[in-house]
Amino acid sequence: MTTRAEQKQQSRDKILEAAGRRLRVEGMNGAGVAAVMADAGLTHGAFYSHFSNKDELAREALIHALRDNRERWTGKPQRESWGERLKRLAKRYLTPAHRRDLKESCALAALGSEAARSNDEFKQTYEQELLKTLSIICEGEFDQADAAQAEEALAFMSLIIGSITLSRAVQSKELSDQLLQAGRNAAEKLATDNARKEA
Amino acid sequence: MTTRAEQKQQSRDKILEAAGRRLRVEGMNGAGVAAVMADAGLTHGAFYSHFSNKDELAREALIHALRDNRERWTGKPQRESWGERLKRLAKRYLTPAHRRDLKESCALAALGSEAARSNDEFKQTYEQELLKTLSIICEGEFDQADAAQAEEALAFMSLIIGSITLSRAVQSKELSDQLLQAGRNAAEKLATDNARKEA
DNA sequence: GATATCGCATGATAAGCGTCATGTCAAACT
DNA sequence: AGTTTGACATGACGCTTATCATGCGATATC
Repeated sequence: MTTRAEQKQQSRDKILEAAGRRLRVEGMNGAGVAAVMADAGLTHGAFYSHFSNKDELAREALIHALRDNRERWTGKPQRESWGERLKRLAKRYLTPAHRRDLKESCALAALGSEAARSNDEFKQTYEQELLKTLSIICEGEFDQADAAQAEEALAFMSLIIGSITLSRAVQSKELSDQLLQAGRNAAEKLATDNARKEA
Repeated sequence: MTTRAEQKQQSRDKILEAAGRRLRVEGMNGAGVAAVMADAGLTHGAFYSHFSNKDELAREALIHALRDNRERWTGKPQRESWGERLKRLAKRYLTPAHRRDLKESCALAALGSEAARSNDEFKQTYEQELLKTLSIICEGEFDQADAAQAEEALAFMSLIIGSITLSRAVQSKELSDQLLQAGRNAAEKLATDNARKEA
């Protein structure tokens, strides 16, 4: 037997999942209340007993989407140098499958330029989620990473997010593939101290 | 005396400029017909004697916006190595002023993740404009650039577009500044053959 | 077992959108 | 000079949107 609170939580999860998909596939404007609720198997009227407005939904959906699949891009930490790590992460991230599967893609990339125009609350959430990812990349706290490593991690994120975004934005398969490969090959060049992460 | 054709061309230019600003500042959905026409000092009804629909406007506005300010980011070619060039370009592109001034910013960055979800016609235009920029970076035809240089130029574009996009998408000024700096410092690392572009 | 609670559906509202039909007036053509 | 053209304004259309008011029915509470 499911209690009422459990029912509500399940509904909320369904809404967040649907919103996450819509956000990534169709962008901030595609994640309309009616469409998301329909995807979740509910009607639009029920929305406001879960979220106070559409903006709040977008923030929560961003968090939810990244919690769900951040590990897919980071994988388990390996015994590897810093440069090897960046190379491994780029190879995982910059794939044709990731380029294609928007609905399960990295939300940071899928929403980049729209986040850049969003309100402060959304940017706050975006930043927070970006920092979580950086912490994992730096294997611990991003804040505590040394300055050089932190800067390289930021450049790495910029590179892979830019690469996958451009690879989706162009028309020809050839150029798109080249963009992915260029990102993969460039990643390890960003690491100056190749010996830091030996473990 | 201005002939009727000149009048129309002027109106068209005003519309394209207004659309370019709206596109970059508010995204594809912000460039609504009514808003753009009002910015151009016209009413919405006149729109359809200039463009057949909103999609066509978006494509034309993208071209117009980049023709207007591509040179601002590329500058005049210098006597410099390939690595020096990438460093110089990144320094020009990744500035607080560029981050702030969305309405005169690089449209390729401002529309990245939305272009990734656009229809084929828009992607075609986006690709074509990206290739024009790459040609300038490679000082001539991008197609004719050797494979290594072409790949590095693609990674470079991914890096700087990713950097400026992320720097706009985060909330804190500190992190935003770090993202710009990380991009600037990473750019020259992408050039493997530092001697190619000596002239 | 009666009552209160609340998640959800139905329906309405007001604002926004893209698009088109019609009218108008000045410029272009014959 | 008379006629045609076409850029633009006005206004309307059908559709979508976010948000809220109301009502129902099952669950929780006493």
